[in-house]
Amino acid sequence: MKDIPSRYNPQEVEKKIYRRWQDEGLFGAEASSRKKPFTIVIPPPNVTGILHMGHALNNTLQDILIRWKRMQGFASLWVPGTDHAGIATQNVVEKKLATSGKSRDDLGREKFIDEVWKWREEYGSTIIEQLKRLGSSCDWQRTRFTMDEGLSQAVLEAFIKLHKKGLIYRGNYIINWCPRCHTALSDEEAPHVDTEGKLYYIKYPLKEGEECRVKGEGVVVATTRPETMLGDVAVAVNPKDKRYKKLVGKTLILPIIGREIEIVADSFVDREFGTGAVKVTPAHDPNDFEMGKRHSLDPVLVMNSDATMNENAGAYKGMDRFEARAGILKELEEKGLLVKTEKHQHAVGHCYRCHTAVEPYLSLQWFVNMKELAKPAIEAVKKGKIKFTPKRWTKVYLNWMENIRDWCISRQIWWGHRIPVYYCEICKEVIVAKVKPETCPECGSTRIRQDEDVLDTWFSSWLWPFSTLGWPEKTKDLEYFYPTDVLVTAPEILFFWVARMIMAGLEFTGEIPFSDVYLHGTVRDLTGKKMSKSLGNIIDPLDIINEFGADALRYSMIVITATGQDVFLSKEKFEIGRNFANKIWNASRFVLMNVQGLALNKRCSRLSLEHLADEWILSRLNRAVEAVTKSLGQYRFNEAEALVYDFFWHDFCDWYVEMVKPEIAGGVKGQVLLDVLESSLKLLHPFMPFVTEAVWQNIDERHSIMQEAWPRPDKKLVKKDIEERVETIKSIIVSIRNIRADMNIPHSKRLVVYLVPLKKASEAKLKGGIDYIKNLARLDELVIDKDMKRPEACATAVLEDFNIFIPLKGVIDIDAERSRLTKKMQDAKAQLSFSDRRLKDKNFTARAPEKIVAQEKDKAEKLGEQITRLKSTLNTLI
RNA sequence: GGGCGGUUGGCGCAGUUGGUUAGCGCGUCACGUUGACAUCGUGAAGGUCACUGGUUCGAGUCCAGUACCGCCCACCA
Repeated sequence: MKDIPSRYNPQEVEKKIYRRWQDEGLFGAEASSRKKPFTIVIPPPNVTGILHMGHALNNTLQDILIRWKRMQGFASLWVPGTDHAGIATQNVVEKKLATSGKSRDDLGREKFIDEVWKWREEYGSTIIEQLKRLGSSCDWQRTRFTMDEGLSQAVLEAFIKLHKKGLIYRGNYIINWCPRCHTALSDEEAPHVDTEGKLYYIKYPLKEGEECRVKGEGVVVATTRPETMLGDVAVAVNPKDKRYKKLVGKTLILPIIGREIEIVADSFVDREFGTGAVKVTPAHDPNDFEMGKRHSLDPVLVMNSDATMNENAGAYKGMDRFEARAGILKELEEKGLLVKTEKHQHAVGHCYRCHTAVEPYLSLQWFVNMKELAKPAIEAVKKGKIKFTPKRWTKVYLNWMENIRDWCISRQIWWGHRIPVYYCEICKEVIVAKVKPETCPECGSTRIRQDEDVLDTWFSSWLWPFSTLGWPEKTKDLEYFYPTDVLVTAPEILFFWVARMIMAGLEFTGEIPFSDVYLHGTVRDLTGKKMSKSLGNIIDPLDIINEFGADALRYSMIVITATGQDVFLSKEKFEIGRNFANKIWNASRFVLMNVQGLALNKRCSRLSLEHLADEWILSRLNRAVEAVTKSLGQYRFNEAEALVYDFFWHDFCDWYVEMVKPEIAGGVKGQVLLDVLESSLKLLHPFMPFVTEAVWQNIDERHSIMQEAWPRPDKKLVKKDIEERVETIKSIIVSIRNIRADMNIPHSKRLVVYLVPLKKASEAKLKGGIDYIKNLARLDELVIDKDMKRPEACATAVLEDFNIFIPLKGVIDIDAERSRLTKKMQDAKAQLSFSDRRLKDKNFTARAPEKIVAQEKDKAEKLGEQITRLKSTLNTLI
């Protein structure tokens, strides 16, 4: 034991310990188990991902729950895996190809997909390895990937089922189009960003011969995207708008293009905004699309899929959308049709992958009708079958679900689950099937081609809780581990993922996918910005693990994260965890050096408790066990950590170990010391798995601490009276230490302390504690005397139960001390009067910076307080 | 436009159903190296709990409103 180093060195032990856990198969859980199941599925990180602090927080929380439940005797299963992240991964591989001057079109679809798989083989397990560094106790045997065979089957099954039910349809609608990624996006994938734009007022002249009363000879419309005017098919005004009443039905000439367009009345138009007249562009705006339908106007598409202008754009054909915008504005200005330009703040959708401004764009896409699916998912939450923590997210969820819109699920990319729809090129029959049919069931033709599009990545993720357990097969795993227990994730993907999983679970398995959703906060830097690569404010978890250790990362991260609150991180915060790990290490080292040969795992309650300290620490321990367990059950992780920390550091190390040290020095082996250490290690293990295991190996090298049972509180050992007695003793010790510090009493001097009991019951409170007082306050003699009168030159303290007298004659040189204090007081007074003079000096107060003046005031105030204190101390010396 | 979160000692934050003296970590100051730990120990200083009003015997905690900071959602061109 003596060769245990005095510093905990995480780098030395972590990998070794992790390997041992894995080798012994301690992370696995079996469906045949007689235990109760406890299941969590990991929010699958993107296969392109590298571990960031958000992952660190998310996975630490899950690991805490999984390890805790495992120790509690559950078949605790944590299913890991990664997400194929369609667009993100395709972008990464395309970028890589670009470095060798190639595009995906150069390779063609099949070869490109091969490249992506190669990329995945090479880099796809990066994040998995990083999760292991964190200590995550996932059942790695079950690692899944959203594109693997089983999950692909689940995707097909889900698509076909929904299609059969009529909940999947294909149609021409306005969707969010990312011109850079070249694909449609769902509404959730195109978050609005406030953008400083411009509002252009453009005059559309009336057709010759048409009568006009508005500003000469035309109608002025306002738009933020002038280039789309080329696709205008009408101008709309509010039917109640008197200004335009007579113009409804008249014809305008669309500038540049020269198309004749009608003025229509539509109550959608807001009379207050702009000029009250709106250009109608059904192919490039969702509202206009609806209006176009209402007025039977055919859309005119003016852009290609890469946001260049198409053949309908006349002279602007081939230009990029922004280039065309500039050109069109110039032309309008030249023709005197650009009436004015205003600054305009508006929200513009941006691609969540590449941040390009999306283009509302008319195209043929696949959709899921969500209204039906939402109903039971709303019910499940309303009825409390699924609970959100913190509760406030319930409302956010319900609000979104109650206003849910159809989900655009087709993507015009190559990496992903290809849509299982086939078209007969002869008779145009549409066939939905798991595998490509040989012949067309209608006409028998063999000319059959598959839909080119792939499904939204989230179409596979929404099946994750059950597809990873084998669905659509009826597996044992599915039966045993599903529904899962808790989903731990960030609120950012509440709509993307959580809500959709609930819908999918209820639709496809008839059950809720999980009963609890714990939503943790977002990791931000100290200025409140979200940590992200582009902002360059990243703290890399692996750097922290390398420098401070995984336990330090885990502990610090959790203890500073209040339930559901955002986390503001800086590197220094990890010192908390590092210091604590070291404290655990050293306290254990001390215990182990002194308890050799004692029995392990003895039940504390069976021991004869002869010592006050033993009874006390067991009372505190059992209180802590109960509180920590309760907090974990409520997902109050930071509270649970703070509780173990306080117990271990303050109760156990600061007081208990110090109380029993003299006995140990006298050769007494501390069974309770060892027992409490063991229980503490178990309580700490879910939070700090590595250091607790490292210590445990010194206690019992044959078994992992992971196999130990989570402590149960023994209420019989919680003793309020004992705790109160020790509180009294502690307060006496603290008072004496206070005086010692105040009076500068050297430890070398013989110190006698008199305790004068103030109440009848006071003396009894000292029972069994006198030695603790003598040792911890480092006294030579303790006299208890209820008739004691205050001696001369004596320091005093008054407590609830006792007066404390400490005669100072012979202990300190009273005269010297008095003159030291007097001198100190004089110094303080001198400084104060200097300060006062300065503050009264108008030259100073008027000219010095405010900050300096404030500092001076502060200083003066503090000096005043110091003088008061010195005075009272001097009084005790009389 | 709608919804949500935050405001507590110099800094970063806890504070569960309203209940004695409002806690913790860092930082500051003083002392300390007695064989677990200086990644430590002992002690000290430091707070009108954003503001206004209300409910209550009692409010950091509940209610109403105000201010500032932040987030999410939203098809006014």
